[in-house]
Amino acid sequence: MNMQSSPGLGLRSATAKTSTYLRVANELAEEIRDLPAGHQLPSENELATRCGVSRLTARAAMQELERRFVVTRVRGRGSFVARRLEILTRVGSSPSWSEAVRQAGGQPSLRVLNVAEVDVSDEVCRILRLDGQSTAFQVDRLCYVDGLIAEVTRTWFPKGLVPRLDDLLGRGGSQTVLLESFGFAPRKTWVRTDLVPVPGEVARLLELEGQPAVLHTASIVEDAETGTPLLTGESWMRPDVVRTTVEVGVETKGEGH
Amino acid sequence: MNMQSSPGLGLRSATAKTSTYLRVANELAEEIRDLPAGHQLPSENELATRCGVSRLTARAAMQELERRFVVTRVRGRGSFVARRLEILTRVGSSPSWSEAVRQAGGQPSLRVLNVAEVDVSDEVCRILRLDGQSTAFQVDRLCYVDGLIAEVTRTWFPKGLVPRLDDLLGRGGSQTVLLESFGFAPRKTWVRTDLVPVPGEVARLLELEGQPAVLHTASIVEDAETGTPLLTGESWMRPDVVRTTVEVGVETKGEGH
DNA sequence: GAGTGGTCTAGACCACTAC
DNA sequence: TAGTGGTCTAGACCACTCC
Repeated sequence: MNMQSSPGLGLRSATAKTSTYLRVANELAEEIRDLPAGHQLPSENELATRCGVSRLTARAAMQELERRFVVTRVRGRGSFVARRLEILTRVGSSPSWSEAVRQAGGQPSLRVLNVAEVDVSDEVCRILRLDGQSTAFQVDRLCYVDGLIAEVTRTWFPKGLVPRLDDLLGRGGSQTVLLESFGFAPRKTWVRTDLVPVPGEVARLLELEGQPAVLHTASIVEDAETGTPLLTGESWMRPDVVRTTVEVGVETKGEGH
Repeated sequence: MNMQSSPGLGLRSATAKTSTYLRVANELAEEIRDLPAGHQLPSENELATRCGVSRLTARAAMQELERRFVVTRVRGRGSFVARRLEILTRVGSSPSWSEAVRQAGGQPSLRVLNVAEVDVSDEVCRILRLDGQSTAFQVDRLCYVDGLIAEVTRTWFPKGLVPRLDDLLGRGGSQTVLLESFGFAPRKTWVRTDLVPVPGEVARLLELEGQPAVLHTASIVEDAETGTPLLTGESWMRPDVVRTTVEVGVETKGEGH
């Protein structure tokens, strides 16, 4: 045990309650409080030497700060001050992820993993009002914020919405903008959010070790004018990259009656 | 390195990709898949011996399962199959936490930490329509599921709602039931949810080490008939104890137009 | 090749629970 | 008192990034 966490005899019950790694974590958190996002932090070895603890303890402190979304770590590169983009989700708002990221001050980018016509579940059939048909266009995408993987989405579109839809979807770009260019006014009409351990295949896409908890969201988007269902789908979001706030109810907070 | 993670030469690139602790975690997860909640699991030492790994590796595996909400661990007692109660939050629904827990099959209990008349922020004044007054009753509570700490809440009530309100609130029991007994029909009209690192003081109440991410919720409750604001407040919930699903929009999922 | 974080080992002491 | 999980050490090898 190092000196800093070993107070004089007789004081133990009063002071030495918190563990070393939490003390180191709190010290470091205080130190980096005003540093800009992306600023490089001391390495595990540096921190260990500086605080007179083992590397594992320094590491535990860094991991604690990672859990607090204060620090981001990259193997081979180092540890950095984290940035967590704040995104607000509301029913009735535009479903554009790109726009939400841009509004929050981030640089969005998208990568289409896959476009295919697939058989869909009865539930998706009902939501998209596919009466008769049993297939739809399925699009899997990776969403980035400032080059960091933020979200994986799987979306289903009705086939007859516009001509050559699958081709257009495969080109990437905002799905919302695409729909708007055909005269639709896409709006979220239903949202469901959940904190769940990320499924294995999604974990790989999000480049997560193990299966930590991520924010899972299912949603339905319809045309504001006609109520035509435009798409439905679900997504898994890295909570360390994006802070998603879900807001429900009148905007005026209790004054709308 | 133990035998199980050291495949024959030449096979390394094909197989030995995942780390030992994840392999142990996945094995154990498979093993306990059908065990009932509360069932005791092998200790770290047992698991280490059985899998031929060090205790730290066995421990890392257990912690991974804890992150997946599959395992609960108690110092001095052991590791157990976790139970994560599913609770649905919707605008317009009854705000009773006790009722939600009971519906999900859990045993709710409450502990009032504190009742006091306090100065409140301008925002709370506006929400509760306190025009003129600047104080309200503040109630801090701990909410339990089957004896496990699940949630910390801080709630503000307007003073004039019913006579001797502070006294009644201090006795514990469901706040919703109390309001209903006075003829009110409390309904959530506004909810905002967020995943944030738990503040230090709340962490102590929730008996969490460090400051891991918890579900933070702010809400407003009004009378269904008159729109009278009945309470507002915020809460912090342990995601390992409760799986909170927030649902927004028409129940029929796109058929309500 | 030097430095980073990720994993793993063997061994130790501690606080806590249960008997 | 025995067993549990929580913390800590010293040392090691690895995969990865950057130069």
